[in-house]
Amino acid sequence: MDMDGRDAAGSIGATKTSFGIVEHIRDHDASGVSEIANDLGISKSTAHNHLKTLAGLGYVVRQGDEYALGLKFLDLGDHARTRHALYHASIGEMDDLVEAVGERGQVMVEENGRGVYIYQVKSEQGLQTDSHIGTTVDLHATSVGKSYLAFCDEKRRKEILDGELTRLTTKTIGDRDALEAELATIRERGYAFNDEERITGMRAVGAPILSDDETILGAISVSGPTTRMKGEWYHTEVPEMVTQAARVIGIRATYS
Amino acid sequence: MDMDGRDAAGSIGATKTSFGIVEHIRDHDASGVSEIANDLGISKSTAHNHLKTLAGLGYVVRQGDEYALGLKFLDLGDHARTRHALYHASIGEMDDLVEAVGERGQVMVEENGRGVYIYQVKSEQGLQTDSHIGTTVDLHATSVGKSYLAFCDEKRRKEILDGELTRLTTKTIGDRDALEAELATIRERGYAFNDEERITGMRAVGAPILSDDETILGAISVSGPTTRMKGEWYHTEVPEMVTQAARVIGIRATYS
DNA sequence: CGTCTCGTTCGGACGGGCCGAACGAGTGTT
DNA sequence: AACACTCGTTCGGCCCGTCCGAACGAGACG
Repeated sequence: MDMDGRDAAGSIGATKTSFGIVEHIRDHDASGVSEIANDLGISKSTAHNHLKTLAGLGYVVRQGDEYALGLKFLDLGDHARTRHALYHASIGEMDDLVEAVGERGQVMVEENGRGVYIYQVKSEQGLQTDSHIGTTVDLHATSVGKSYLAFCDEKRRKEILDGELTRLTTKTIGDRDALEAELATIRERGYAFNDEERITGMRAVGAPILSDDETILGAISVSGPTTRMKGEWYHTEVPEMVTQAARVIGIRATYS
Repeated sequence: MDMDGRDAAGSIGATKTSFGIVEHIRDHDASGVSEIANDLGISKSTAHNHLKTLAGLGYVVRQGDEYALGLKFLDLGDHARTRHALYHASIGEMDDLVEAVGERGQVMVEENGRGVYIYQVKSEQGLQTDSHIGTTVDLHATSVGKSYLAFCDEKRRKEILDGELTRLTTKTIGDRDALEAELATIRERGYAFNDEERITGMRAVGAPILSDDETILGAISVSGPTTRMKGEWYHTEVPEMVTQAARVIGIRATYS
């Protein structure tokens, strides 16, 4: 519980400002100089200089009097996820899984104690999605996250869970002991459920991706509304398909 | 010392350094402090401070004694391309096109005088690809780029073409007048060919995406080896499919 | 024509980022 | 076991780069 001691010595303020500007633009789709200066509490001239620099580097682009994110980030993002063997390994297999189940599917890896979706496959039923590539989610409130936690080494799990278990819905597991019990169950049977623990009305089935039965690479899941995800289908058939896909992906990730 | 001359006034050096480091990591998959300091001509301590800052922000992650790109860039990249209506409009349609043609397909937009692939669909024949999401290409040496140049407004075309027309293969159109003539042809018939002008052995067929017959949003293409892309198929049938898809995408991009 | 607000430029001041040297930890060699 | 080399990290100090506020020019609106 260190209180934000990240203002450590030797920290580059200008870099923080630049990325603050970038994130502001991301959250607003496009921003102008004054707006950024106000929101970030910096002077207009400073904001201007940063934007000019970022534009020169190609990371932001001007559109009239506003700035938007440049596509150079697309390249960086692609490299970031290409590092993960899990990404390549899951592409074809996830598409098949989603087709078989008929619900949305996603691939997650962990970074800084949170889950990040690195691949997502939409299903036929074009459900408006709140999550997209690059979205980060709480590990304890998702089937992918719980799958990950159940199978990562204990040390890492402690580190991650020592944070707060935010309650996102009434069904979110906010109690540490209850979560550990749930993880034990998941570890035993090999897959995880998510019953409206992150979004009311949504269920999911997830499974971990293990490389050579030692290290965990991430997790996959399929998710859909409670109206369709129910009964034997939800409790037995889907888990079977998900774990099967996870096994294949794990093998493909190991040998590539 | 370093008289780049490119040092515009009011430019933030620390930001340039930070992104220089990020790009170094991108190009090497992962880098250490000393390696970065050497390659960028900065001191170890400076490199260290930048990396510490970037890690604190979540844009790079430590793996042992090296740093790799963080998945936060994935989120930024996704936002950058989500801005383009062309992205959403082309997703389903491009998949259908690729399936029909049986060759790789890509969607391009222009940024800073270069073409950037914002979407790519692989074909059955898993041809190892040099290009990926976020790749930038010369506009004059690709079917997408030529389609774009042929249909963008004249002012913008002049600006872009006043640069050098780099010859990438023996067939690249390196002469300005020859290129203008080619663009006139493309403008007339509505689609573009690329006959080994960027990569020897590769051909492509591209077409522009116009929103409401006024502004150009980008271009699409399908590409494959000369062994398969030939004859009537290449010269007539594929262009028909590509232009048809382009028309549909243009309409979908306009009304969304 | 006045009065907003926008982005841009300028000069000055202060603090922050830069470097080089020294430290500590890890690795492989003799 | 001790060496020599590497790595990443820390520390101190100098100087430049970065920040701010004020002023300027360009549009938009009434």
